[in-house]
Amino acid sequence: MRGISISNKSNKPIYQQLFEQISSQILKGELESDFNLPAIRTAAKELRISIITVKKAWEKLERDGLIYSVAGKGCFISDLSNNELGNKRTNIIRKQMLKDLLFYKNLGISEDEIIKLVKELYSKVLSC
Amino acid sequence: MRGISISNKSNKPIYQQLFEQISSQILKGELESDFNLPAIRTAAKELRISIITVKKAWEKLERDGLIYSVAGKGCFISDLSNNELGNKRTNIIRKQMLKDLLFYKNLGISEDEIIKLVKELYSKVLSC
Amino acid sequence: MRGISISNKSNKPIYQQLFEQISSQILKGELESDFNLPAIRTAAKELRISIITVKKAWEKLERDGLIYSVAGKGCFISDLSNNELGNKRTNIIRKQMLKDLLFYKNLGISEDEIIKLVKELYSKVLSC
Amino acid sequence: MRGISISNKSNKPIYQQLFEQISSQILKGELESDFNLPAIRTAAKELRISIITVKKAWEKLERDGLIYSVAGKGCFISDLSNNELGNKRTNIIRKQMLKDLLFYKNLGISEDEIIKLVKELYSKVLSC
DNA sequence: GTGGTCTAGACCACT
DNA sequence: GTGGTCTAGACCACA
Repeated sequence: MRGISISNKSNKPIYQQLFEQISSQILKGELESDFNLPAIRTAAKELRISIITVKKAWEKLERDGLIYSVAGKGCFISDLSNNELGNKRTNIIRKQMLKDLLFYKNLGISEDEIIKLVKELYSKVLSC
Repeated sequence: MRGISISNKSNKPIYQQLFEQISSQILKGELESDFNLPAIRTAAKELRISIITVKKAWEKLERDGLIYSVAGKGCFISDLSNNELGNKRTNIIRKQMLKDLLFYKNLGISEDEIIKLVKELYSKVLSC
Repeated sequence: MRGISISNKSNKPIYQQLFEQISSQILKGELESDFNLPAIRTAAKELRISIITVKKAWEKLERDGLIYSVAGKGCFISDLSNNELGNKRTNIIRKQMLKDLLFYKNLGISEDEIIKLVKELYSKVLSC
Repeated sequence: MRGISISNKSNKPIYQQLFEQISSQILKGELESDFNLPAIRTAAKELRISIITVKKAWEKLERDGLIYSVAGKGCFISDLSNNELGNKRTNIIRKQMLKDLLFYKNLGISEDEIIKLVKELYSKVLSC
């Protein structure tokens, strides 16, 4: 479970944090296709969270077509072509961006103001 | 209650929707300072939600210093100087922007890509 | 109504603010005995508050023996000897001090710490 | 719920009493960080007050950063460094002290008089 | 009339 | 089990 960190103090539910971080890794191409995801029990133990919580995250990943599960064998990263990967990624991003822009627009912020802020703050954000 | 719309279907709690919309109106300077907010009971009736739910939103507004309430008289818009207003607004925006940029950065999106998307999508968003 | 200022934004009820300020003036000997308090209607008009609110403050002052009212003539400052004045003042102060010290003691603050703070902060307080 | 006592007769609202007593315990370092606060329902039952009233106190504690709550798991004491704890404590105390000193100054009491009273009365106060 | 507080009881998502 | 949200209905102090 490289690069996964769970925080109890976050407002986001744990299964959501797990889902977001793994799907982000997949979409960035950091996980090879047909590679094994850790077994639910293993992941739960390692991250010190409930099995049910891990299962919920895995289910969400499967529902989004990012992984597939084989009974008795485990879960695997889906074999997406670069095209499909790109599409999924783009969809997620655009959907989120529309939500974000709505928030800013409702506060009366102009396009220019937003771009200025992006330029100012982007480098200050520590991705994790 | 001009321009307030509540949706039961939203993921956001009702009190949060109410809080966001009113605080946005205040931060945009659409509501005069020291002017009356509708009485809790009136607002509740008008929006067809519980008194308690309205009160929760009002409490959040008061906690943020955007309104003040006087028992027996009502609730009023705080008289913030333009400076204070601007500061509050800026703080809220920057805080949100940092959160948003973290999300994009975690998906491996570059600064340029974000700006491109902002330019493409900003005009398509309908503020409300 | 010299030196009286009422704030809507205070947590204290208005009648309480009025009571405290007038009783403080009396206890400090700033108002001569047997002198007229302003008529309720006058005070209410001047301070732009409700007659009922003024009446409540006057009643509290009378209950504490600081003023007396004569039907048809008005309200007057009680004729307290210096002794009585001193006693009333001392009682009020000691009662308040015990309450305050309880608060500090419950936070684990020592006598020395309190005295240090009093020395540091006393001059910074603007009495009004 | 060690050392918590609620009085219906007090002028202070119940949730406020609860808030003050628990925050005092936290600020005094009597509760270990990341340790469980009792569940809302448990505390309510034990203290024989409404769940809502307990929740209100817990919310106030969370707003002040003294505890954090995790849905489905419970509420926990924030792990403040000694520095942060000290700062929070100092801020609360100074704020209260300024309020108290204003009261005394308005009655015309000198710094020396206050200190004399503190010395006389401090030991007579029973902290609880 | 107003807001402030307290109550009981319900449903939900999360663990 | 937990906390988060929403509900209806009550009493109080204040203006």
